[in-house]
Amino acid sequence: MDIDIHKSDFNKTIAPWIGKTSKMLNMYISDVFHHNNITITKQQWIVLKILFENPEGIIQNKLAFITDRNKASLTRLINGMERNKLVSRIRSTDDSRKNIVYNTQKGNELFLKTKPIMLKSISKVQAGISDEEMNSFIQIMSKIQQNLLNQSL
Amino acid sequence: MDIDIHKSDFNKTIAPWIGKTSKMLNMYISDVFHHNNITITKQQWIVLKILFENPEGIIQNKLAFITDRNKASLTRLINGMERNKLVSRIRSTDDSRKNIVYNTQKGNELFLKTKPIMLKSISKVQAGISDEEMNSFIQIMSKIQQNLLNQSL
DNA sequence: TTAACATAGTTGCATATGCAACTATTTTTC
DNA sequence: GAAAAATAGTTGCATATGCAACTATGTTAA
Repeated sequence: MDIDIHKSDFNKTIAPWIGKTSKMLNMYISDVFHHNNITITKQQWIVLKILFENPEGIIQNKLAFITDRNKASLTRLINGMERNKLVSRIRSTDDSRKNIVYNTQKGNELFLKTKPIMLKSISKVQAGISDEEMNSFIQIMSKIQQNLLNQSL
Repeated sequence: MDIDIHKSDFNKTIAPWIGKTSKMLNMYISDVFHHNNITITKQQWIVLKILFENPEGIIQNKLAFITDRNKASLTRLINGMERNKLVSRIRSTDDSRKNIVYNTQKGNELFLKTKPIMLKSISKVQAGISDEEMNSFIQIMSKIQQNLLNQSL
């Protein structure tokens, strides 16, 4: 690997760091799941987590918002999870346009099983990062997110 | 949106920040391209950039490594770009297993057209972030990446 | 030199995702 | 109250991506 990937005007930018780290993180989580014989994806895990914390269920639209994806993508994510009996959809009696999504018992059990694994993995990822650094990091990320929101052309 | 998404043990973690910011960044870039009538994706843009900086061409395998994707994914990315005449593949005469990928003239022209747009966009995203913060940010990201590499189970 | 191994690339199969168009239902407006 | 507008969800079509199996080619070792 002798290619110089740094000869450009894009040197002092942080954007590439974010994308790459995000990708590495995703693959790491995927690895962790695989090595623990857990056959869900990170995306599905996040849904399990949110539904676990909201046993009264969440309307699909809200779930899409919370999980930062559009409703089409959420529909398909939930399709897969429903197929695997991790969640169930129930049409709202108040407003029959709405679907309320719940974890099944299997979903909650799986979440509880994975929770300590995830906590441990996350702490490994954050090893050696001080509280101060953590706060600084979050502050910068917030700024970036704010800039991005302000840009929404 | 009155759902408390923070009632969990995963409060003080930075991982979610990375994923969300990365996603927002991707969508922003996609928006920018769209509003400038540029019909490539961010992934394709990165390939254009790297190939622009390496006019002698790059072997697919290396390109996959540099762009942080596996060779299968790279194959398809290049397929699409070749279809759109942005890059071309040439089988290596030294080792006929290898494909060397180049930007076409169209590819280089498109890169040059998009470059100032990207520089401007990136600077907007980084607005209000001091050099000090920038360095701190990169340092933390490096730590995380190092942790992730060390974890490769 | 030939068999075993290694490397480069492609393809099948899976998930995830966005946009735009669509259906169904509810709310608003006139 | 009926037409128009808004909202919730699904689907078609597109891209991107990983893993594992596969083909083709090149290298190594017996």
